[in-house]
Amino acid sequence: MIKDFFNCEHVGKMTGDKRREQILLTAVSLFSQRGFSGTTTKEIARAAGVSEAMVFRHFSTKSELYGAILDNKACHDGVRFPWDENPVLQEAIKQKDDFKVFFNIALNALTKQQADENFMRLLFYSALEEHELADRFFNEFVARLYEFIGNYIEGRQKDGAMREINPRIVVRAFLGMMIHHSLNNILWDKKRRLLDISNEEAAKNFAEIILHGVSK
Amino acid sequence: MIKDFFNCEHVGKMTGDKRREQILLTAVSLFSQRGFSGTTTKEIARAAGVSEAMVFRHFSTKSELYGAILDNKACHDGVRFPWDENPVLQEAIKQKDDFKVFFNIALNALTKQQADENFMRLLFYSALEEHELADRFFNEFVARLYEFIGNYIEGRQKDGAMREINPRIVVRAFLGMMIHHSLNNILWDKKRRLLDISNEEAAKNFAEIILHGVSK
DNA sequence: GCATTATAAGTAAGTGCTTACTTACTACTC
DNA sequence: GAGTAGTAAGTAAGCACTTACTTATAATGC
Repeated sequence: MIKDFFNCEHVGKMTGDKRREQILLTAVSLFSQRGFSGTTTKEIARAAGVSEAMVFRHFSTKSELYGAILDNKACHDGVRFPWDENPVLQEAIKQKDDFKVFFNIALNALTKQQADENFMRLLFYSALEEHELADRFFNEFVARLYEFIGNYIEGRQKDGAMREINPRIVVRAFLGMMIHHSLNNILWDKKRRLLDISNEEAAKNFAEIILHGVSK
Repeated sequence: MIKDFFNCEHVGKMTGDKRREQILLTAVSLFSQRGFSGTTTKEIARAAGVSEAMVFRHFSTKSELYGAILDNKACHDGVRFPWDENPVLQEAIKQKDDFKVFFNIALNALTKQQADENFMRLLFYSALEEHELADRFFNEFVARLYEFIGNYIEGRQKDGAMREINPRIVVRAFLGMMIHHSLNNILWDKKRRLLDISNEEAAKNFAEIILHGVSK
């Protein structure tokens, strides 16, 4: 599984950087499944196919390994905002096509959350465990998201297109729908017993509800 | 005796049942803060003011202690639904006063979630750790909540008061707002930097958004 | 081209401490 | 004096982390 991912029959030696990243990705997977204190360094080493000493060669403590996850994430995938490299959204904003804006943000978020289930779980674990990782993600990502969507709503209120209501409450309601939906799918209702809909359908309905919800 | 003089429950002996419950409540607090594997039996014993051996006299394993929490919760507080012993809500339903219905449910949920932060955290931990506790709560509480609110919406759609939309999507959106709001307050934004509103204000706004959102 | 050597990749077998859980015993109360 | 509340002092296994050592590799000097 990990071997497949790296497309590398690694029986021999690896370069340091490659091995470091492999250990990191193995750790993401295990930490996201069992949390920080539920995962042992022995397990990580075993899953990565190396000795425990190798883990400590690359990361001086278990905590450092945990912390390195977000750095790697930020550096590798980049902390991508919905508006980054997204001409459709940028165009929709210019045209003030509210449905397109909210639909695009919702679909974007739901798709990402579904694709990166492990990272989602990690984020929740780190929030519960009160690890620095959670704070950083909140400040670097969530806070900016609130500002961005909040600003858009404020603009549309000035245009007279939306009713007077604290924009941040609207953002909270909107993000709440999406995050709760993903959380349900990841944590509680994996079999989709309560609600089984595609991301497109969810995004469309959530966007419609929030837009009707704030219309005059 | 010393006990009487100091009027102190921690010194001297307790009846078995009292001690058992005290250990259980101590455990709830610690498990909710650090998770199952992040909490040691030694810590629990210390916090409860007894020796570790006493913990194992009352609960044969650490796992059993964890499992006993929900049983105690269900038995003690009961699993209370928003509509239980809530004449205001029942009256609102009869009168088909949509705002009153949704506002009442929202305020009820937000207040409870705020009051029982520990239990909320425990629930999230158990979901991540895939403990039976999470499943039971989902099946016994969440599923019924979906059915109840979903049925009300379906009825109002038949009345022609709400537009055609899958009622469960509406429930998900509505619960999403509330749970995400509580989660934010408990986990990420304890200082209320992003949004600082009372439960009443949140409930009012969420109810309004969802009602406008599904209106014709 | 080939032996030499510096260095990074790798490990087996620890270290001391902590863990969940036990045993063998004492003290209090009815 | 019987039974329960309580503990001090364990035990074996597991934990994060280290040490002391062995390879593989690739650049260097001849």
